[in-house]
Amino acid sequence: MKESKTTGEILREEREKKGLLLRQVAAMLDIDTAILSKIERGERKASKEQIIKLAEILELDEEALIVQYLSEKILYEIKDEELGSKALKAAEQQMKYNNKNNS
Amino acid sequence: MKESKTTGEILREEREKKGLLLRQVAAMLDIDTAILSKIERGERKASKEQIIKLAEILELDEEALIVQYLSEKILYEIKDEELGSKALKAAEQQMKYNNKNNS
DNA sequence: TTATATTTGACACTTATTGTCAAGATAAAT
DNA sequence: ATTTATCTTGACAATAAGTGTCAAATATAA
Repeated sequence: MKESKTTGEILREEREKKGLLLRQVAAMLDIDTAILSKIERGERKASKEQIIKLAEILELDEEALIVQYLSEKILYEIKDEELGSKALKAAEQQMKYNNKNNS
Repeated sequence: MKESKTTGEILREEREKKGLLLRQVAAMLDIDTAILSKIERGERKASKEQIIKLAEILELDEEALIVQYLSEKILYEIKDEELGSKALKAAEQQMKYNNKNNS
């Protein structure tokens, strides 16, 4: 079974691997400890700026983390939708089409 | 060249085909004419409830319209993102994975 | 226990969303 | 060309969602 981690889980794991405290990382992000705690547990979403800073602080691949973050954002958007899967496919098709015909 | 219409364009076309006025359709949706005008021109987004009502009023295929609407919502979310395409693919993978392992 | 770290929830502030309203622009019809 | 109906625009209001602080409660470690 392939593993699948949330952004929050990744962030927490890496922070702990580096022996950093919530307090310390939160300070670097210039936010309260409480928010980072919530981000790591998936109770709140990080902003893109925070994700970029976190990639740097935790020495994670920035592109991969952003993709993970955006993917989660997209899935959140359609989480209660029966037609979510179809909508995703339609969005991909649409995106391909737009790229082909970008003025 | 394949055609590609926005939700708004579809709604306007069908409304005009039926010879309905903005005023009339807006009344059925219980909103001001101004909002429907903006929805049709893509200046504002409709709510899901409005989309469902519009499918009924304009006798459009509800599922198709919802898929179109959600797809647009997803694309809006990543419209300024370089990694949007990768994020979409990641979201699809993630969704497949979740479906396989839904408890 | 005492100290340190994390979590929780109440609250405040800011930004987005969703709507109304009235005035302005467009188009059609005399 | 003036009237009449439709549609568009922008200013504003109300509400909802997002983003943060703070302090008290809980958990973890010494």
